Amino acid sequence: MNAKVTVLEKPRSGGRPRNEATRVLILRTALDLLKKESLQSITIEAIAKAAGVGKATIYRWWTSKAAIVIDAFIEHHIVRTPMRHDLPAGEAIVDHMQHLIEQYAGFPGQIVAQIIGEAQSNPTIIREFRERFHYGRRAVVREAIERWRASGEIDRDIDIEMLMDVLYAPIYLRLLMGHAPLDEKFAQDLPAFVFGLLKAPLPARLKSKKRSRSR
Amino acid sequence: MNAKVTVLEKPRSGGRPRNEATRVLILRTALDLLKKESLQSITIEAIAKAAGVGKATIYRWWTSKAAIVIDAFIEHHIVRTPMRHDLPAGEAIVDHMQHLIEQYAGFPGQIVAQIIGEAQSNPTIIREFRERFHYGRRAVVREAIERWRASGEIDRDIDIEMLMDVLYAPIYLRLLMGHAPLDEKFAQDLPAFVFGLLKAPLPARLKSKKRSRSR
Amino acid sequence: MNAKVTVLEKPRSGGRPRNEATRVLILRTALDLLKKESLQSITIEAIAKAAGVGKATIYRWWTSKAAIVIDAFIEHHIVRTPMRHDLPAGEAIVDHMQHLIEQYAGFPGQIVAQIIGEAQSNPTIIREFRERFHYGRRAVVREAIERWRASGEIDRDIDIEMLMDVLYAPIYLRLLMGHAPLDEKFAQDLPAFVFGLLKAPLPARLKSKKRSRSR
Amino acid sequence: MNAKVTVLEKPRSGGRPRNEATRVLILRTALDLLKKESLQSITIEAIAKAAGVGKATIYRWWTSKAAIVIDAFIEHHIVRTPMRHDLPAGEAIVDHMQHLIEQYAGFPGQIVAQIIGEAQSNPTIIREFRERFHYGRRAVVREAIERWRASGEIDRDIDIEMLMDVLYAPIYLRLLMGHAPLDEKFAQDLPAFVFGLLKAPLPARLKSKKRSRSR
DNA sequence: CAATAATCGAGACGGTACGTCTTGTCTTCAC
DNA sequence: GTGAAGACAAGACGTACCGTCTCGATTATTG
Repeated sequence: MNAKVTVLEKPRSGGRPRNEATRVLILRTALDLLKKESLQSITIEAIAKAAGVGKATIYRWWTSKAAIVIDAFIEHHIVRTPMRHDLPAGEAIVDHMQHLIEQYAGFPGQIVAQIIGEAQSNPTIIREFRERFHYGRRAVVREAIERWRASGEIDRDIDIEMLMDVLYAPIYLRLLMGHAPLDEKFAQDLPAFVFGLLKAPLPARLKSKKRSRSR
Repeated sequence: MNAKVTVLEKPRSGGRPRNEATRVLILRTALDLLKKESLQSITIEAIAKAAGVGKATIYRWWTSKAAIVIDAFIEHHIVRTPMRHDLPAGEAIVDHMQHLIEQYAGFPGQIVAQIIGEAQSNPTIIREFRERFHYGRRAVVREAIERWRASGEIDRDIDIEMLMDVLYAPIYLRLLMGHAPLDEKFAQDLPAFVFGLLKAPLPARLKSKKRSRSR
Repeated sequence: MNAKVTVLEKPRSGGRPRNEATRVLILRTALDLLKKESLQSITIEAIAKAAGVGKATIYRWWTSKAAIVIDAFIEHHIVRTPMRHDLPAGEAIVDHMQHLIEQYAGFPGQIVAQIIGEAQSNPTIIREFRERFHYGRRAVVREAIERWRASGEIDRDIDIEMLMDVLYAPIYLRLLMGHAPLDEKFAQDLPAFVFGLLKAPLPARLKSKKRSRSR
Repeated sequence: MNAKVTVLEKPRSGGRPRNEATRVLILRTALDLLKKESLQSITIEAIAKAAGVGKATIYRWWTSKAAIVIDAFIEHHIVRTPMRHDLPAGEAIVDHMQHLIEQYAGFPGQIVAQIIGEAQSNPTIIREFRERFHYGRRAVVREAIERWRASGEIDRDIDIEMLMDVLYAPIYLRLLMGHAPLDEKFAQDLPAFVFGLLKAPLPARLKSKKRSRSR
């Protein structure tokens, strides 16, 4: 998104160096404001005021408020959904999906929704978000699915990209459309449903509950 | 979305009646502007000016520009994706998905993306959009899936809501995230993939091409 | 001010006749509103609403809110400052001035000030006000001064118009500039001052108090 | 009128300093517009546009368009009616009155009338106008009258404030009521009339013409 | 006594301006 | 040379009125 230097770099020459504390302060302030209102309703002026920072300081380093939020989101590692390598692939994926749903039910989901929303009117933002967040997550999931496929629990010929979308897109749809909650039940039912279709062995955590049959 | 009267009604008593032509003109103008720029960058002032209408006339009948666009979207029946009742359920669903993907690749997709984007900062909008558009479509799809299930081509115990999300959510994810195109190939691969998982008989239109195996 | 028919007239042919009660109601409502706020801040819409009358009804009969107020002002005979013919001219004039000051210290003064204020941006209004109010009052005063002159109490060669301005203009200046109050003391001092300059005999009501010497 | 800083001041700390050129430009533009239309019909938007200035810049420094005009009026020293100290008091006063009448017959009179008119609906404005303009002029005249009184040409016991009103109020009445012109004849007759009443020696410039006897 | 004609309340309409807010740039001073 | 403060041009916000208009309903006079 940024020709501008978003992350800290060494200053190429003399002069007062960029104040790291200021940078972090702005990121934190942006997230704080996002807890109370939508990204669209937040203004750069408000961020500057709340952070006790000049507007120019923000404009010097970021191109838009969405860019700030993306930085803050990534920097503060807000979505904590590791893909576990110590578990069998199938179990790791279920674990990952469940953590993601739980995360997206809260503030990180709010942030992701706001960014995607804002991005619909700004190609630069959506591109930045894809490159700095979404592609990374896909890579992690892709690797897990490949491991899973190698284990023989699922069909060797499976279309990985399609499977990824089938597994994760419903989470994003609920996040953005809000037609149904990102709750505990969903965290059980969604993996169970897809694993069932795949004829893959159900991890223990999914067996405990009976498979739901209807909405 | 609207306590306000969005559709034309008979005035209960005195007063100059609402001008239907004006209403339609505003809807059309809003869509025209949306062809050129994002919903966020469109201003109500611009709509009023382009339509040759007073701003008050717009504010009298709509609460936001998103509300106008939802009205316009629904009124002009821009998404023309009928669920065919003359086809076997499985075929009807594939037909429907393919038309939807084709539509969403174009202007209607642009509109839907803009509405969902704007809606992330306005709960009223997302609710209105769900109630006036999304729930209706789900109902149509739900009915088709029930017909399909009754035909015995798919498992009687299938979770219909989950199946719906698995079938359609990937379309919305591509629309909103833009990580991959809503193209001809996707229109083949997505139904083929899910039908494959379901062990459901592939409609003729999907057999012609070989099932893709990887991205 | 009005090509329009301001006072009730007989309709030249058929048709529903003008409603006299409505006319009076509008005038009264306008004055009521003027008690609370300035003429400039009053809107025709507010008058219509407060009177329970359609806007068109007002526009049919008056060209501006100032026109309404002038009508109301004249109609309700709000300034009650008769020139007494049963008194000697000098006394009648003092009586008249004192009543005028007393009146202008209250609501009628408020109205006159508002009309003159509004009139500064509307030549039609000031003309109408002159013709329907100010010239009439001048004529009455002029006649009294002529009577006074005939009595021999003042110089036969006196410039009547100038004397009129010298007597009355200070009242209007205080009304409009507000640099000093239109109070009891002023009602004594002003006539006493001018009568002193004229070497005219002081009426009894002015003798009671000693002539003030300075402010 | 202004809690706001109307005249240029040094900023107490950081921040871009106020642009003096912009301030002057706004004042000039306001007067320019006033040459063509009434103060009431002028809009702040029009001033901003004509001056090529943002509306916020105007609102930052002035509270109303009347406040701008008062500033402009005072700043540009538009009414040039000095009280001459090199002349005998009586002559200086006549000189002053005649210049004032001449001025008020033109654009400065137009401005003063507009301000007083607008002020009738805005107590803040009339107060500001009194304090920043009217009281100053009264002080100058008062001093001259005191000098005159000291010279022995007029009665030692004269009420100065009353005399001031008697001398000047007729000018304001003509300005605001427009019942008679502020012309050359008036500039002769008004001082001649009052000087006559005062039995004060007529300055040479008034002797040249015969005293008018009636209108 | 129906037809005609004007009035009335209500309120939609195209406009315009309001005063506020935000944007992104800029210009100063303090460090 | 960074950074806080804040002025600045631009222009959209949502509201309020403007003066006009279009309704249905009403109320006289005229044919």
